[in-house]
Amino acid sequence: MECETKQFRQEHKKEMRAVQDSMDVLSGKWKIPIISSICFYNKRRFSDILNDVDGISNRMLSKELKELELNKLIKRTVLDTQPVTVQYQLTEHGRTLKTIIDNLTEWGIAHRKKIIGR
Amino acid sequence: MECETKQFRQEHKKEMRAVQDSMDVLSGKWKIPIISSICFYNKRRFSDILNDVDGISNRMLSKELKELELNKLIKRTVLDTQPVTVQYQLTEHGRTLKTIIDNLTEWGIAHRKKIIGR
DNA sequence: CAGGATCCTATACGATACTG
DNA sequence: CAGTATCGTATAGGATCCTG
Repeated sequence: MECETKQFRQEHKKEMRAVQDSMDVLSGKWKIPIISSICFYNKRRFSDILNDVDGISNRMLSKELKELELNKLIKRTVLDTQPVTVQYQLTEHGRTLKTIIDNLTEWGIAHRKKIIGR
Repeated sequence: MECETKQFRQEHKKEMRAVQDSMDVLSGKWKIPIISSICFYNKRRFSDILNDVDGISNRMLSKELKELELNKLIKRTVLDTQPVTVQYQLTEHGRTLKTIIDNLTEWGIAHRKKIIGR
């Protein structure tokens, strides 16, 4: 079978690494809900996200936002208000996640029907 | 802003739940590599997958395969050999993941370029 | 060969209190 | 308001050995 050749195996390894790169960024309990919140409202402040994302603590939110920023998915802007507020928005690169999130949404709905039946 | 209405918030919550349903199934270190291995080779035995997926232990593989089967993504077949071998393949439902995996692959490549630069 | 049992570690995550 | 610090728990996952 052709897919047993070394070249095919190599291709497969590359693919797997790429998928894992994506999952490293997106997995965990909070990343996608956070991105989803910022994306949905376009611009969103720390405390707003804290409210949008059900059950998250400020410690986690702070930590996750930092990682997302490191990954260049979101942009952090300190607003000149009293007291200080901070605004988050998706970068161009962050917005490229929309397709994936849409796919995951669709699949999640189908999967729930398949497994739980509603 | 329209998106602040209650209905929109409700829609958003539904979406987030759906995405999380997907992530519950796919996240973790091994699920996608395992699916990817089975998908790539169409039919694959336990020990083959153990070899395909770099670094996984038999304990983990066994555990993950069970969960994937519970989620109706793979089918387990005991072959009548001596000693017994077991074959795994994707179900129809499991095959619907291909789009997502392809998306994640593509995005992973782009993301790596963006962050690491190669 | 395909797992199960056991033990262990590391990390994710939660709760609460505090600060510029 | 937007975090940080500290502490505690739960779960994911690793290593090794065992069995039908």
